[in-house]
Amino acid sequence: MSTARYEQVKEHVLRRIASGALRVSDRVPSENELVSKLKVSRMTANRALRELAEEGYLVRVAGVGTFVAERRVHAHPLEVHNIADEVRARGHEYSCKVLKLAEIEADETIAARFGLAVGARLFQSLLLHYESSTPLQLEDRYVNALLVPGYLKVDFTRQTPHEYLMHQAPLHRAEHTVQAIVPDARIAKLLKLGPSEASLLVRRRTWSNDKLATIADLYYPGSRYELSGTFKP
Amino acid sequence: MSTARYEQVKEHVLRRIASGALRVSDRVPSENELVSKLKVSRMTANRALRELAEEGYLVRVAGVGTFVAERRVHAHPLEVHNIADEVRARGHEYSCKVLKLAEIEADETIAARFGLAVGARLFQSLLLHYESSTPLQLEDRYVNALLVPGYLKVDFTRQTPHEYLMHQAPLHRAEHTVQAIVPDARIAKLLKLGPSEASLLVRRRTWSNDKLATIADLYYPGSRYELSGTFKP
DNA sequence: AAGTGGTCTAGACCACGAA
DNA sequence: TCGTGGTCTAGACCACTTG
Repeated sequence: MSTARYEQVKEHVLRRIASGALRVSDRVPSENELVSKLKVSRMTANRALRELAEEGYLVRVAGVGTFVAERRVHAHPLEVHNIADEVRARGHEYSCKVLKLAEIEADETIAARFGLAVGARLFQSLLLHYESSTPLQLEDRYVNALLVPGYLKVDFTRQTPHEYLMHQAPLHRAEHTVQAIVPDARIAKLLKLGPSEASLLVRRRTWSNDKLATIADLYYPGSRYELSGTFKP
Repeated sequence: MSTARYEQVKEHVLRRIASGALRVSDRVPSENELVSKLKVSRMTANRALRELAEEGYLVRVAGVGTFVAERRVHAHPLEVHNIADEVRARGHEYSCKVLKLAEIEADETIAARFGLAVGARLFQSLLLHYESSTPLQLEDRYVNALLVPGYLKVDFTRQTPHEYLMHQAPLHRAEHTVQAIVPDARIAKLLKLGPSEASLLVRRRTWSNDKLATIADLYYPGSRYELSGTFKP
């Protein structure tokens, strides 16, 4: 089984952009040119260019041509970022306090979210991430002990879970939900929230090799954090 | 100019889901069945079903069939969707109440967000979108009167702003921020929120032809709405 | 064996924009 | 007028699942 032809065409165009052969606003080979150069049918060339345009890499104008799109300005808010990099990119000091780091057995709730049996071995970490001495994110994370056996030995004041996990179990898929909640007293205290301040809760599940590697509940102070992003159709 | 055939097929399937004729996990007509019933080619049926699957409405399994997807999670937070389609795809009834629809002059705040002069002509709509008689989204929208002159004449109980604007000023770029807030009393009442319930605020700015066409503040009940997204590296 | 989705082709017609 | 993207068709081959 080989890759689909339209995927090969997509990769061909992306490589030409990556190599610098095609730059922003350059004209990309037309469908007919791809037909003769790459020996594919026009429907195949069309699907390749259409999907690249949907994904934001190209801009197509009927009657004119296809062009390399401008680079997407901002990162997608639901991409998996390293919070330490984010903070430092804003020119602030990053630090982290480890509130909990332990092996646990999955109770019913966690087992259901993980799709594992009750009593399965898990590691849990509860970390508070600071931006220049202000709490920015409370991270409550559960990790599949079988996939990431060394998790308990990590010094999370020196290395974020993101950095460690990217090495141990590179993610293949991530799923997020975003909710607004009024946090309970414990969370409000940790995040130094005012009495009637909301919190943004991002629940993330991350898969590695089709196995659920980690679940993270990320709490942000509603007043001090915004997810943002740009979308091009 | 008529709508593309594959779009008609997509709408046909979405309508059958909306009407309840197709429920979650039901089998959707196969490509070959659509070919004979709707008199389209298989490539056209394929594109329709493939795109609906990409958009999360359907799940396809090679060798087995196409099925209505579970939709407990909601739209991708940073894509611009039609809320009526979303609600109907979940098999619920969509309705909309128009709370305000008027021409206004930009005050300082709005003028700054729009990048226009104070006193510029704008249209404002305040709409409450319902999912089966439960408020799902409060939409406070400002529209550039020069770009969309007919906005005040639209019957938003029959057509969402999304549907109308996609025709009048197709979006080229959208920018979002997502926040958690504790809403004021007016918003809480409209969304039928409990006393200590948070709200998700999505602020969206949409450009058409490099001109800022519309600004929308979208309020969701924190307890009844989740934004979700899947990320593949 | 029959049906499904996944893909690919060669050819076609259209509206549009540029020369 | 010519090239472009946008769409559509009829038919084909494949791998896979299910009865």
